Amino acid sequence: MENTEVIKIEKKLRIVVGLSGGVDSSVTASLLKQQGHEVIGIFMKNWEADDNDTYCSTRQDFLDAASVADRIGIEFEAVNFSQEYQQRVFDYFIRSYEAGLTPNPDILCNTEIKFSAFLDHAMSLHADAIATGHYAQRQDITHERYGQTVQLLKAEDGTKDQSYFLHGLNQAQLSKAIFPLGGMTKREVRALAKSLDLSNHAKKDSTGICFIGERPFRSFLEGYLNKTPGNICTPDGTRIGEHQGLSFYTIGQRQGLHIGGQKHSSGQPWFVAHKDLATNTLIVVQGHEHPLLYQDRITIQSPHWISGIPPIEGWVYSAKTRYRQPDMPCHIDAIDEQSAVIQFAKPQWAATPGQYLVMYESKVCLGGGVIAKATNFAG
RNA sequence: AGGGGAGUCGCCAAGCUGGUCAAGGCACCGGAUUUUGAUUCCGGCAUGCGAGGGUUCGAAUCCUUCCUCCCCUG
Repeated sequence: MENTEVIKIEKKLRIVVGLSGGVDSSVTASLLKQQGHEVIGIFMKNWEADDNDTYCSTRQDFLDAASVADRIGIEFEAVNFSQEYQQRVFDYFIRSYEAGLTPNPDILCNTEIKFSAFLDHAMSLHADAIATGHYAQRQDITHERYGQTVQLLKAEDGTKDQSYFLHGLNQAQLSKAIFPLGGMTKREVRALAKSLDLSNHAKKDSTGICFIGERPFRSFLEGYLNKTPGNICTPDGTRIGEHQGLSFYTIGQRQGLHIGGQKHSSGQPWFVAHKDLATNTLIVVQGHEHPLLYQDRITIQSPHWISGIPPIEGWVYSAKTRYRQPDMPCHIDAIDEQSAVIQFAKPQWAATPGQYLVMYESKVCLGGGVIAKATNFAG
C-alpha cells in the first residue's frame, strides 16, 4: 500500500491501465481513479489465431473490461498487439518446444508486450505511467551497491506473488510501472471489487497462457509441433512405453505417460527425468523422490538483472526454479554476461531447461535467467 | 501333444482352508489449486473374477469340460 500512498501525495498522474476484464486489473483501475489520477483503461487483444473456437473467451473479457471502465468512469480503448505477440512471444514459445525445452511465454509476454509494446503505446498517449494488476511491489531507493534504483519486490500476499513473471523487466520499464495490488491479498481485492459493485467481482481467476487462455494444452501444441514418436525408457535402458514426441513432455511430468503397472515394480508413478534428443528417447524414473529428479546446481543463460548490476558471487540469496515455488537458499558459483551457475543448498525438484530461475534477496527480486542445465555438485 | 504352471478392471496385483470377496497401486477420466508447463490435492473407475456346466442356502474361491498362455521333455 505504501506505493499507492506515496503516489497519492505526489500529484495527479495520467496512468494507462491494462484492463483484462478480470478482477485484478479492474480493481487496479478503480483504486487509481479513486486516488484522483487520470486513468485510461486499455484492453489488449493479442491472440487471434483461433478466434472461433470454443476456448476463446476474449469476447467476454472485452465486454467485462468495457463494463468496468464504464462503471468506474474512465476512458476505454482496445488495442491489438497480435502481430507483436506472435513475433516476439509465440514464435519463441514454439521454437523452444522444438528444441526440447519447456518455455515460459508469460515471462516474455511481460517484457515484450505489456512492458514494451503496450508501454510504448501508453507513452504515445502521453501517459506518465502504466499500471497492471500484478501482485508485486515496486520500491525506489538509493542502494549502497546499486545506487539510485527501482526495485521489484514480492507481493505482500506471498501466495499470489507474481514477481517471478516480472523478473525480466529493466530499470526503464520498471520505473514506468505501478502495481496497486502489491500490498493487498486476493481476498481483499475481491471484497473491494464487490463493494465497488464491479460486475466481475466473482469472476474466476484466469489461467493458462496469458492472452491465449486455458485450453487442452497437448492438443493445442499438436497444432504447431510435429509428432515424432520414440521410446520411453528407464535409466538402465529398458523400454517401457512410447512417447509422441519429446516436445510434448516436460521434466517432472507424470500425467500422460500411459505407463501402467510393471512386473516387479514398486507400483509408484513414473515421472519424466530427462529428454535424450540424440536418440529421441524419454527417460522416466519411478517415484516422486527418485534421485534423478533432484539437482542442486543450475546453469542459467543470458542472465538478466533488474538493477543492471549482477548480484554478488558467493553471497547467499534465494531462488526459485518455477512459479509459485518457495524460493530456496543458494549462491552464485560463477557468473558472467552469458551465464551464471547457481548452487542451491539443497537439491531442487525437477528443474527444467527452458523455465526460468529467478533470484531474490529477501523480498527483492534481483532477476534471473533461462535454465540451461541442471546437474549435481557432488555428481 | 508327455509332464508342470497360470488365466481377477487398460497394466501390475490381493483374495483362492466357499458366505460385506471383488483390496491396493499404476494408468485413465473429472474436479480443485495455478496468468507457463509441471507437480500436488480431491473424486470416479470390474453385479463381475478366461468360457460352459455342476455341487451348495451361498463360489472368484470346490468339481468338471473346453479355450488361451508359459515352462520343461520330445
